[in-house]
Amino acid sequence: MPRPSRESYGDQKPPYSYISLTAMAIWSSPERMLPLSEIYRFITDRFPYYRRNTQRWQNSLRHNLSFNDCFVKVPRRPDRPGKGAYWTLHPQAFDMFENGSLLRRRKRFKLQKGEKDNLNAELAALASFNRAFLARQAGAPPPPPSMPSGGLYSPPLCPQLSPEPAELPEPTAMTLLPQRKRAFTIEALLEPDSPRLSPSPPAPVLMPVPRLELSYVAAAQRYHAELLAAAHALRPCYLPPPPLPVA
DNA sequence: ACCTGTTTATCCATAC
DNA sequence: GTATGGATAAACAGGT
Repeated sequence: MPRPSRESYGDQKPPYSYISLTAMAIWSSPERMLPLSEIYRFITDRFPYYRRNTQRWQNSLRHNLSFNDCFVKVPRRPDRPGKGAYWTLHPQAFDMFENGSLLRRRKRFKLQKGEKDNLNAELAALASFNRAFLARQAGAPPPPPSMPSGGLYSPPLCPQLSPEPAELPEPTAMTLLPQRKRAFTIEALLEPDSPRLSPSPPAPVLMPVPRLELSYVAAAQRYHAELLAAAHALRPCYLPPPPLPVA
């Protein structure tokens, strides 16, 4: 069987699952997070096969995003309005493909109940924070954002009051470094012609990229730091509410 | 209206 | 053979 063309596999279906394709798209972005439309675009730009039957595969892709814990939906920043949220990869999901197959993972990445609850609480808090931010921008009184203690928005968060202007939140599910060795690398994924990626027989997708996890964390932290900076620019020390001056 | 996101169900392929 | 993962379809809700 002739080898597929280097970049796109032509009209052949690429040997990647939707999870792989989505991970590639996310990892190809500078911030390691993309809105759905950009994920679509990455895939159709790179793989002509997916320029047809878009309804079918896009439905599948959305299903995968929602269904798999490895994908995390991050609310949009209030200063970046648009349709849909951003999608990123859970930092603990890096070794999903460590058996080398991009079609079938060794094991589905599944968060434990508590982990999932924590993450959802933080993301809900982020969304709530964004709503409050927008409400304030619109001149309406902001609803009290529900911030879980120990979450992303626990004090000290005011950049002005912190010794470091860009002081970052406590480590959370979103910002913790993965503990184990990672084998799922975007550099490897983005090399479709690499021999180590040939799906049959499965070869390990091992290409050491030591700073990869740090890149992810840096992007996530930058995102949150920028969000807080934006909130701060609007009203200093938005969180927590400033104490009323004692008369 | 269209897009985004969630959920359920079913079928098939692959791993164990 | 069974369990699990992936692809697909479809219904539905909510947002822009």
